[in-house]
Amino acid sequence: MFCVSLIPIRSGTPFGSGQERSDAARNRELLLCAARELIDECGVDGLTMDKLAERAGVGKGTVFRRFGSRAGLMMTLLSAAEAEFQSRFMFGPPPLGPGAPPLERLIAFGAGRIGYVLEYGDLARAADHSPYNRFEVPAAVLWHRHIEHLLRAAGFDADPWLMAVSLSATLDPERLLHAVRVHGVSPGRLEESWRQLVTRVVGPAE
Amino acid sequence: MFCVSLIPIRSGTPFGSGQERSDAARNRELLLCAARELIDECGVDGLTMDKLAERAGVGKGTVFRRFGSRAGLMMTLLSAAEAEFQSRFMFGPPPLGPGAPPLERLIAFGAGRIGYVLEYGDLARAADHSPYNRFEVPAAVLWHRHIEHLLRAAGFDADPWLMAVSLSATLDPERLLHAVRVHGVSPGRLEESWRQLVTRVVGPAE
DNA sequence: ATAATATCCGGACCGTAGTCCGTTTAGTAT
DNA sequence: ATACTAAACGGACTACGGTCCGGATATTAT
Repeated sequence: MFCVSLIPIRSGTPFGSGQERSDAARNRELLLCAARELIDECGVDGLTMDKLAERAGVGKGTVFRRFGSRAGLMMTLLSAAEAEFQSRFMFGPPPLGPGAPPLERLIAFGAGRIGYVLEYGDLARAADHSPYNRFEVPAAVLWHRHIEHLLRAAGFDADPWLMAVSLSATLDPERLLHAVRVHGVSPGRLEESWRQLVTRVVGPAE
Repeated sequence: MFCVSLIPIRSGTPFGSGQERSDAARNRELLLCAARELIDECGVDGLTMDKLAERAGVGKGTVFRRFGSRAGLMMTLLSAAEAEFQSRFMFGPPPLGPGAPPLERLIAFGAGRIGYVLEYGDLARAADHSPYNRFEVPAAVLWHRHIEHLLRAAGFDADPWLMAVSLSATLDPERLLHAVRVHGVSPGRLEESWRQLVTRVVGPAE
């Protein structure tokens, strides 16, 4: 029924064409390593592409050739965590993975996502900052499809696609971080509110 | 019970301190006029602060002194429409204004906001692009409080504040515009999905 | 009219993301 | 080994948002 191309996360090569040249691979590692160092030292927002290039000892052009944009770099840095989260909600044990009732999977998905955002918050936000098409990034498309699928499975028949958009909006990193950091909302409170939301949405027919 | 300072929209003066000097007022008008021209010619995204300054015949510093930032300029350009929308949902006729049952007011609020976003979309998006605190802008705070208030009035007792955050996220200009422009979703479909959402959220206790 | 002062003005300047293109180099075929 | 080519490299360059501060100007008090 759903046949997704598994974990379509960018790994640093602009397009998946043939093998990467050895110097390119070496520079990619240098850059990722330097990026992690810089983030440790200056925070995500303190990482600039110039500093990164200098730290890695490569030209600026090389940085953009490898990652396309700052957002692309951030996505690459997130890819391991992202892949792990994806495999958990697609293939892992219930209630997040298959096997549990759809509503429980939805609730667990929100909780998982909230935890993910709280852990990798700034990175996720920076990765989202792709001026356009931030909703078309493979990971975002996959989450959306997952939510839509669970809505359907739970018997929600009224425009599950659009409702999945709304529910995704609730889990947007920028808003979650804002609630937590500026308003001191606890993770538990976020999870409970999400549970209320999806329970009521899925629950009764009109 | 709710005592909001009515329509706290910025009008172009950095802070509401005493009178504006006459040359400042003149330049503000020149700038707003030039901004509208440029938007007509190049679209919202084509308006740059340099072009604006040149077109208005003032220095760049003046632009930032008047509006603080690009986002601030966009907010000023929106302020008339914003004030009109605010007064409609706060004081206008039902179902948007007071008098109708809370759920109907919520539904009408979403519809109104969707219409607003579709009309002033790019402007609203550009106004939101304030790198941080985009949720603390007076207008956003007012919408949020309004939704929260309607939730409470409709008997929603489980964390109305946070639920209002989620519902606001659904009405985010960036997402709405994306749905409409990239995926061809019709306004009517947006309104119907919003209706479903708030009806179910407000509807039954758990 | 004159002086005093708070406000405003202009545009050079800065940091940053992203582009461009002439040069270098890794891989490959001979 | 040598020549060839596609890929990668580097860093100067552009565009843009935003800041700064010495100089100009409107306003008010005298």
